[in-house]
Amino acid sequence: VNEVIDDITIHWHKTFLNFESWLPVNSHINGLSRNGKYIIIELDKSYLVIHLRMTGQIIIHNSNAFPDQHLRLSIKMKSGNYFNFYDARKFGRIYHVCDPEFVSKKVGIDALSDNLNFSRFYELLKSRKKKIKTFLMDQSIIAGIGNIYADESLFLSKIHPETLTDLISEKKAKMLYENIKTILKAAIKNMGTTISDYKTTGGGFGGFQNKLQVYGRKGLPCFSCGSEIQKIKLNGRGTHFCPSCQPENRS
DNA sequence: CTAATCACCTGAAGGC
DNA sequence: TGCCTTCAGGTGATTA
Repeated sequence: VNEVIDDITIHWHKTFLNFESWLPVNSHINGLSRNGKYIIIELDKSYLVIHLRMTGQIIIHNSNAFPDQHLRLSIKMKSGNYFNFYDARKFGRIYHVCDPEFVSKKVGIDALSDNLNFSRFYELLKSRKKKIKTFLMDQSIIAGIGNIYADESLFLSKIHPETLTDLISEKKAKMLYENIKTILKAAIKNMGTTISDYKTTGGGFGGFQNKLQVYGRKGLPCFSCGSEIQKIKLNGRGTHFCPSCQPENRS
């Protein structure tokens, strides 16, 4: 915040979706926010909206001496600092838009929003019938819960990932609601989860990978009961759970 | 409407 | 060592 953009260099064209006919050079960075998995940089007349997808990294350098083969976009600031976007798999996106509602039109309510109280959560949960993990992963309903945090939240709540939403009791739903908030806040406090690529803006690793209870622990003993953690495929995504702590269809 | 599958990409890891 | 397959923090388009 308070930096001024001097120049933007695009190294991989598909990373940058410029919905405007101009580049925000000479613009101030007035604020930063987040909605779901989108990072929003507030400029003078527009916004840069960033989604890291699988392997995106935002790293701030005080010189541009660190370009590597995965550098996709670089913003040079008047101060001499560089905002670099690296992305091995090229899935990440940076949008340049003027519409302040650009992100909120795409996603549902942010999981950590104060407006998502329990009654609203429960209402959403009961508004459609689908597997609970599918529900949690649907960014158009509740935004910000990814594959790792969905598995972790369900484990803490002792809910099987394939449980249908209409079979979840109000008591279980309350636990899940609280655990989602707890997990997300803890992950943020620990600076994120570095499985392989995630880096903080300083270039460091996150810390939450050391606190995971089920994600990536296939075949290892459950920390709570000692049973072997199972891994299944759900909606094409690896899904980890403890068959003993999270029995099927029990609410 | 939902669910399943593929497409987008690269690199690491495992099997043989 | 080397080749081939599978898998990965996600989403969006297409198909069923």
